[in-house]
Amino acid sequence: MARVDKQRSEAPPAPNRTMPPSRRGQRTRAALVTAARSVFERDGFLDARITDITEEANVASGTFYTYFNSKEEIFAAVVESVQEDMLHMHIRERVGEAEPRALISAANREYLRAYQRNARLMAVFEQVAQIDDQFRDLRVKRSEAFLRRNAKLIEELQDRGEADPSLDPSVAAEALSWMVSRMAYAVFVLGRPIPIDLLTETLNRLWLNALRLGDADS
Amino acid sequence: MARVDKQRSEAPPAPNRTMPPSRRGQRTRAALVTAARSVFERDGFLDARITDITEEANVASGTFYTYFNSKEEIFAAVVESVQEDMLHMHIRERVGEAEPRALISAANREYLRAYQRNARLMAVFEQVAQIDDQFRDLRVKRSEAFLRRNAKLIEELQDRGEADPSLDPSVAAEALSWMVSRMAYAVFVLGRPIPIDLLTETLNRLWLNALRLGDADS
Amino acid sequence: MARVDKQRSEAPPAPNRTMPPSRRGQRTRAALVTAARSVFERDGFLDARITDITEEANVASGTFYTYFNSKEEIFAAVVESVQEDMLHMHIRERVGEAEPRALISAANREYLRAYQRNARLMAVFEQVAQIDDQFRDLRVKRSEAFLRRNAKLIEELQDRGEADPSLDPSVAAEALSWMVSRMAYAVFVLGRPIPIDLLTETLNRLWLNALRLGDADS
Amino acid sequence: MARVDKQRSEAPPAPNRTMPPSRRGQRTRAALVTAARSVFERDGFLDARITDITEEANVASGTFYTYFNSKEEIFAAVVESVQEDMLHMHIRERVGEAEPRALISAANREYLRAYQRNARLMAVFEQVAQIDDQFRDLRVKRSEAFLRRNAKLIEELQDRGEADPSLDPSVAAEALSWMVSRMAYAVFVLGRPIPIDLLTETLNRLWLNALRLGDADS
DNA sequence: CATGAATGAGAGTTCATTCAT
DNA sequence: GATGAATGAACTCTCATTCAT
Repeated sequence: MARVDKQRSEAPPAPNRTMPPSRRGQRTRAALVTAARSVFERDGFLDARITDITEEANVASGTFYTYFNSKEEIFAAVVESVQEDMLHMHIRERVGEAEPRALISAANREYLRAYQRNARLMAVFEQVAQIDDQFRDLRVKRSEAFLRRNAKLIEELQDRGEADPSLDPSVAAEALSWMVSRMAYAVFVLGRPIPIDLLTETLNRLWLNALRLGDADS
Repeated sequence: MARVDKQRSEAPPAPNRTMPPSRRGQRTRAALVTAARSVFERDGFLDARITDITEEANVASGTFYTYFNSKEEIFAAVVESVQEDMLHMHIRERVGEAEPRALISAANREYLRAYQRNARLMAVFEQVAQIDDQFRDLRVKRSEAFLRRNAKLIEELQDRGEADPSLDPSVAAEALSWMVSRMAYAVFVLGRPIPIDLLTETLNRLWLNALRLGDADS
Repeated sequence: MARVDKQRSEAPPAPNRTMPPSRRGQRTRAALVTAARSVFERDGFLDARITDITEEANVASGTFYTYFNSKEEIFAAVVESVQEDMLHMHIRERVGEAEPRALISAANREYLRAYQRNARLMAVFEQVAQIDDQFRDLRVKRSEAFLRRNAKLIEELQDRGEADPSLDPSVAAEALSWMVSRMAYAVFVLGRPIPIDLLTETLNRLWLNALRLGDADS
Repeated sequence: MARVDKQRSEAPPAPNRTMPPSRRGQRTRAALVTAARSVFERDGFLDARITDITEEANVASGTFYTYFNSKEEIFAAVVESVQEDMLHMHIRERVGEAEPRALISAANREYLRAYQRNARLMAVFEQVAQIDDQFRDLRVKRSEAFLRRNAKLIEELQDRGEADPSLDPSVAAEALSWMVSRMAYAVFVLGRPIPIDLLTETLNRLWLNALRLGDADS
């Protein structure tokens, strides 16, 4: 069950990432990642200098390269460390075979909350995704599973006659997901002054309406 | 009917910008803007070097500073030069008092087409908006008028009993707009393989459904 | 009697300086010199840009080179134009065979007044003398005649038994002259807060004492 | 008796200056200062390029910025390193309550010798004082203590009836000091051909005469 | 004579990365 | 493993000077 390193494999001369993590080493590495997160959140990705990170972590500048080969690499580590919190999908598992409408609402709510909690870092993540192709791809890949699941859900609902059958499930899932994530960005990063409850409710309703899921109840 | 100057005025500490009316100057400036666009589209904002631009424009490096003070400034000029094409809103005017559903569909279609035409530059614009606060603000400001108009449209439809009255017009307008623009980004920039017609139709339907506009006809 | 150009002759490709000064040309040149003076006084020699001068003179930047080959050259012209005012020596002529003590006092007084009148420019002149060997030499040369005269005066007084015979006339003349000019600099340029009358009187007395000229009266 | 730190403190926005106590760092910094001195003496302040200094010191260009932020800053360090040698004033202490005339003569002699030893650097210092306000002020400040002491000495002599009572002590002290330092400049920097002994003796005599100190003996 | 756009050499400065200690 | 001084490539920006109009 042990997850081991599954980092990009196109870095032959990488002496790090594959070390027997000694006690001390573990601590140093962790300090760097923590420091990096706060530096990235403070300065953004571009303005963050490696020496800022090592300073914040109270280690010598050279130490950085014992654990990472570049700013991108430590950023990846930071992202990874926040991953669990952003893996909003597991609600699905959690909620189980719940009623679809409740399920969608719960997923949106969870997502928005997680986004809010990690807003600063999400802002940086957006920035990096615009700068670095690796991360752009990473983001795409990461959302794919999520999107597929949503598309399947929509398809099922269509089959059951509960959702607008004229919609392409896949495109609709993607569009509605983007809608939610962009609004989260607008509110939590750009500071659009929208109360979170209003935000959540409106997005939920738009989702349900868009699929014509709510037609029955209204 | 003579249109006089209706831009500038937002550049306080700029000794240039005062477009020299000399024939030659106009040509050089235009050459720089054109060159800049192609360099930005090729390399992105960050990797574009000023000398790349001057080289592409076949002028000496110093010439750049006769017209612009920074990469940001010439980028602004590039954006400005594409503005008209992206000002999709005037369809509204064009379409006049058309039927709301047709109007929305037309607006989306126009927007997507314009985005496609200028996809490369839009990609860069997204990038810059993540990097430079000035441009981030610019984008926000630019969309505000557009959003307000959409919100008002939704409100009117609600008043006429044609749209879901439980939606906050302003939030809904913003969410749906983001949905469209992000999908445009996903398809035309990230290369998501979605046929443009399917894209357009799905987005239209989602819009209309989301507002419960189509309920009557369907 | 017309003084003509006696500028450095090591500038073969100099198209200027030797032109039949047309009416218009005279005006333009004069405007440049005037502008240059005010720019030099405002910004100092180093920070003065040639375009500052042409702007101030309301001529195109290229016009500068119709009349001058360099910043140094126009500075020389500026200095020249102030020359008369600084040629304090003629008092000697004016005063004629006056009593030596009165003569010295008058010379000092005149010098200090002239310095005060042109303080800003003198400051720049000091600056340039530190930067440009040509001007350093110019200043040395310019003071030589003056010093020689003073030395001769001292020698005569010694011969007449009115001045300390143990002094080297030449060195003494130079030292005392520097004393006066440096104090002028300290007061009028550096802003040392010494009332001008006190300054004048003290310097006079120091001069006379130093030569033991005043011994008789005291 | 332990002397603790009594310089620094006038460099607010300097991240360097915090002399790293590392052995190697000390050596490199010292090499830079030494190199800087010779470059400044050779080329003057303005023509000295930072790369000239690093080249002369056999370090990479970037190394400069590990220790200094600007040419001005390293120049300050150079000046500081020559300071002791130029602190001619302590003779006063050394000579103690000596006879005033001897004291003045000794001070002048010491000053002239020190000036001669460091003539090249003094020339540059003069240059910089004309260019940079910081150094101009520094020089003024540095001489103030010295002048005050001389003024007090003159005052005491006046009280004892040994010096011309009609002189303003402060102005006289300043004038005579300038006289000496300018002559040092004229001889050791400009190369005025005056034998150093003649120079010293003449200046001494002028000083004493000017105060009418020597009246008794002659 | 005047114009002013174009030129381009050249210097300062940053900071990721290395490596001897 | 940790240190931090040293490295040096890379890029921006200025401004005196030229020259076609």
